[in-house]
Amino acid sequence: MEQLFSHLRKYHPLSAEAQTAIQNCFSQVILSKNEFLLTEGKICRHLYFMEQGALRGFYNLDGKEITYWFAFEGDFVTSFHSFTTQQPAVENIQLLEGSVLWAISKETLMDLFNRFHEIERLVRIAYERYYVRLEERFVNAQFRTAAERYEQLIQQTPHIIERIPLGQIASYLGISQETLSRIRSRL
Amino acid sequence: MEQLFSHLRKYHPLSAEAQTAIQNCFSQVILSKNEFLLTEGKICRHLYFMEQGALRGFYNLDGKEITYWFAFEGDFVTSFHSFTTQQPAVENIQLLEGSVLWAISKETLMDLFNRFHEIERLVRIAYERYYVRLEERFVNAQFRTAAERYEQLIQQTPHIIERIPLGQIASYLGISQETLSRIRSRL
DNA sequence: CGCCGAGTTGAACTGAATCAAGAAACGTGG
DNA sequence: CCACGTTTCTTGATTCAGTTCAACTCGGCG
Repeated sequence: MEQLFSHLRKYHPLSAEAQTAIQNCFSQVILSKNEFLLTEGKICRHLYFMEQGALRGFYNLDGKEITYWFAFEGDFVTSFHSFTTQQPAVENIQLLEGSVLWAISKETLMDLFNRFHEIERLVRIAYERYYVRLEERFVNAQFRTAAERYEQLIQQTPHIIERIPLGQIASYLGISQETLSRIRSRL
Repeated sequence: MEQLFSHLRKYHPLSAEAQTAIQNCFSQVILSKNEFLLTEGKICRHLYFMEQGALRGFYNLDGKEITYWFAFEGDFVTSFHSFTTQQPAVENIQLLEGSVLWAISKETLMDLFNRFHEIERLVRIAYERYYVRLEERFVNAQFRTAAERYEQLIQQTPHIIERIPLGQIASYLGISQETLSRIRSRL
């Protein structure tokens, strides 16, 4: 649990009372490789925090699995669209390694927001960071070549390359596995 | 000013006190076509709300202007990256029509957050909506063809097609103007 | 009238996808 | 500890969507 707090503090400091409340509201979830945290069509009712492990979000397009994000230690995890709107998810979230997560339901989180302005602030700040990251990924997807995106991946998130199979990395970069293999052989 | 409130209420209801505070903290800005709200290298110190008009965010890549978003009536406007981190902006924000905006500085907004939990909540909710939109755009950019993206643009944001020159729409969709022209002639 | 920006059209080119085959690595049970 | 199937990765040949460069059309407007 201390891991969770040390990550949360990176966004915004928390009072002892807020920490106690968080402690009482998150519950631990342990899952093994290949299990699903969420499947498409279901409503995502929880926000998770990853203490240990790895997972991916993907959806099906023309019979192919499109992996479009990964999460590792220290990341928040949820289907953002489904969690915030409470509409059915279009994507799946699947464990890539045996993992330890902390879960909180939407209602409990809203309750925490009502009781602690500072917790809602922390989440507001977290949103800002995640938004900026997504914006950067969007710009890369739309305006950079496959090779440029791969090189940026190596520099910014090398752990992805070490822990994730090539096919899923290719999908994440929006290119075919064959193309990624060729890009790699050229370096 | 009532326009501003009616848009803000779509995110979250506001008490009379909060509304009064907002009224005192936003100031009107009137700009004409082609003027700049922000240029690259500058730190974006304000959040804007567009009451009337249109503008675009773009940045320079290899000597070309890449337009990557538009704003119209009812939109929040800022360089998200620069405003939240207070780092120099990499993009420019330019008026496409004569426009009426409301501006608030970062410090004043933070002060409002401290005084009114409900205003920070409103912004938290606004972030959620903008995040979901960006996520959708990202998925389109990475995994859909040019024609698919254009068709989606027609359906979801037809006002863009009506008010924006073709070259900028093409840029927004991540394709060349020639390709967009051809796609269009096929419909 | 002639210029100018905005949009169109054509031809050649290219980055990346697809299809197909094979090689390497991996893990599981006998 | 080896054999087998499965998954992961590589390589080659072909195809295709979209780019680039270039020329041309069209509608305003000074």
